[in-house]
Amino acid sequence: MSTEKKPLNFIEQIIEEDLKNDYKISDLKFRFPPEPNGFLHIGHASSICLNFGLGEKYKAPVNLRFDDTNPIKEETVYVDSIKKDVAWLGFKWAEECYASDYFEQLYNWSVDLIKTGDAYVDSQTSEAIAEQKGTPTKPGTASPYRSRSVEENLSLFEDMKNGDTAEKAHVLRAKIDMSSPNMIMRDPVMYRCLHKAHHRTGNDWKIYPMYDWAHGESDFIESISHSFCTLEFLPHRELYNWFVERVGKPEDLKPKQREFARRNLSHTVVSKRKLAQLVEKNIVSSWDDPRMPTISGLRRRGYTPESIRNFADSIGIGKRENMIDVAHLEFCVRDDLNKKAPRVMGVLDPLKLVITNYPEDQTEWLEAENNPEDESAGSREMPFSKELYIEKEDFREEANRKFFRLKLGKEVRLKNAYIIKAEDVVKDEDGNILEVHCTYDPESKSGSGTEASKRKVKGTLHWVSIPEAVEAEVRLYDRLFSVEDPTADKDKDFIDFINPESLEVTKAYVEPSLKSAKPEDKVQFQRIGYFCVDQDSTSDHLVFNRTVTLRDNWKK
RNA sequence: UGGCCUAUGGUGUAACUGGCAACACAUCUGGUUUUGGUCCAGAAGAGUCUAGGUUCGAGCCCUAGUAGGCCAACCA
Repeated sequence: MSTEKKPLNFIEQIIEEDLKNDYKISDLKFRFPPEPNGFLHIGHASSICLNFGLGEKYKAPVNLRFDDTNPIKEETVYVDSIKKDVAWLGFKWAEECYASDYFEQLYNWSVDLIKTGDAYVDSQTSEAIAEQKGTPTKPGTASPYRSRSVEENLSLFEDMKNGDTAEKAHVLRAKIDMSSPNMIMRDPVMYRCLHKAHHRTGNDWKIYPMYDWAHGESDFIESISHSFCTLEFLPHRELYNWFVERVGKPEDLKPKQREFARRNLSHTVVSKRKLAQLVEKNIVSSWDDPRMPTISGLRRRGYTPESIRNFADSIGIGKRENMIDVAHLEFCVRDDLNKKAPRVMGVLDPLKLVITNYPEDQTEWLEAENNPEDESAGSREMPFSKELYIEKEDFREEANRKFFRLKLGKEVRLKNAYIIKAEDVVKDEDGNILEVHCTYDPESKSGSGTEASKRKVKGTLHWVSIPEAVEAEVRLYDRLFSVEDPTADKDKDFIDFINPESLEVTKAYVEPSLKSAKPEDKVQFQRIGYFCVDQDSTSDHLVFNRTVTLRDNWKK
């Protein structure tokens, strides 16, 4: 495709190596296997982009597989949100699969394993089993039930399956090696008895397979060639291979598990448990609160799928501990929105500006470019009148020459309009500035081509005409945590590092063209930042979420 | 008294598998600009965890350390 040879990450190198050896390109098949017990977050986005990205690169199918082996924690609502998020990111899965679809097959294979002496029913408490497991430095000891006869195992397993035994009474274990240096290999549990209804299989099953038993076999059933997971599963690889070798025919292509490092993002947390706490403790409003690093939160915040995919691609994939600066994520949205978001004007902290030499009841409709980065975005008209709002921080009675804004006796350009000169201020008895009075140069109208319009002035301000201004609610979001890694301090709870200013709600005045803005519309309030219309927004009550500020080089 | 993984500018990844370290973000300078945005030009910043070894030559290979991470759920 592209002539430039982009360096391959280590995962791609593994695939290229396999392709050179015993794999055909048509053998390639991947999967994204979320457990439907929570919402997807930015960390998952990396995994999604890795797997589906590989699918696009090699034109290989990628399955969306729900790893639904634990009915206690899993629910259909999560299935739905996961599907929505993956689709929103712009990926198409080949098949929608469920580990639960394979329960029957898994059961039959387990019976085979019992028959070959590779599995047995243990009837001890989980405490006793844990006790016998040993420690990383001490080998485990065998269960007294380890040498049960095949017949007894078969019969007990049958009882378990039928729900004739109590939960916790028995488990099925693989018979491997109680003294393995890899603790995962010390006779891992394959099945537990759980008399719970499953979101898809209902009450059909009284036993449910454990992750290790279900995952690799699901990969095998779907002919997945490469099964990518995070680093903490590395010790599971040995078991993954052990199971997969015992299933199917020797000549079958067996899936390969390979591991990569999960991504950590600065100034936030990326763990389902911690994110759940933020919701439960009402620190954020919901899972899709725009401050949450969930896909749904980022979407509501105004992030685009392209920006997230570009982020995932640009941070690459590795095997070491990492902490990615959220500034990089912010760069990615700005980069995308700069090309896409229409420019509009809105004043967040208004200061009344009166143009003393402008006709009393006149309203002019001035042309304004929608996006200087995109010719095809066209233009719109916005009203100009005698009384305007400008940003309070854009005016000072006096300031040094580094202040490129309005000060008494000096000129400034009103974006898309005229050059004005501040003449006077009106204050209340406490000295607060209530109004700024200025004069305008009628010859300086933007785009008029006159000599006056071409004059260079120190600064350009955004503004909005008071009579036509539309009131809107603006939610100014900032980083959720005030430190890079809120989990770093072992003596403190991560909640202690919440940024108290992560949300500021304020009232703004925006230009009238925004009246028809719809949820998820994205705009750039010029000189301020990128904003996204919130789902709470209505035509009577506009609500904008700040996605990210503009990059600001002005140092005070 | 274990096994496994990892170690490259502030951050994240590269380095044609042995030929004196590159890209992006962040930072700092200039220039352009009717957004202190964008864009353009440029700068600074690592000698690749340490110590040995192999080699004409090591970030890449070997050995030993050191540091960090993972592994003892009827979770995934």
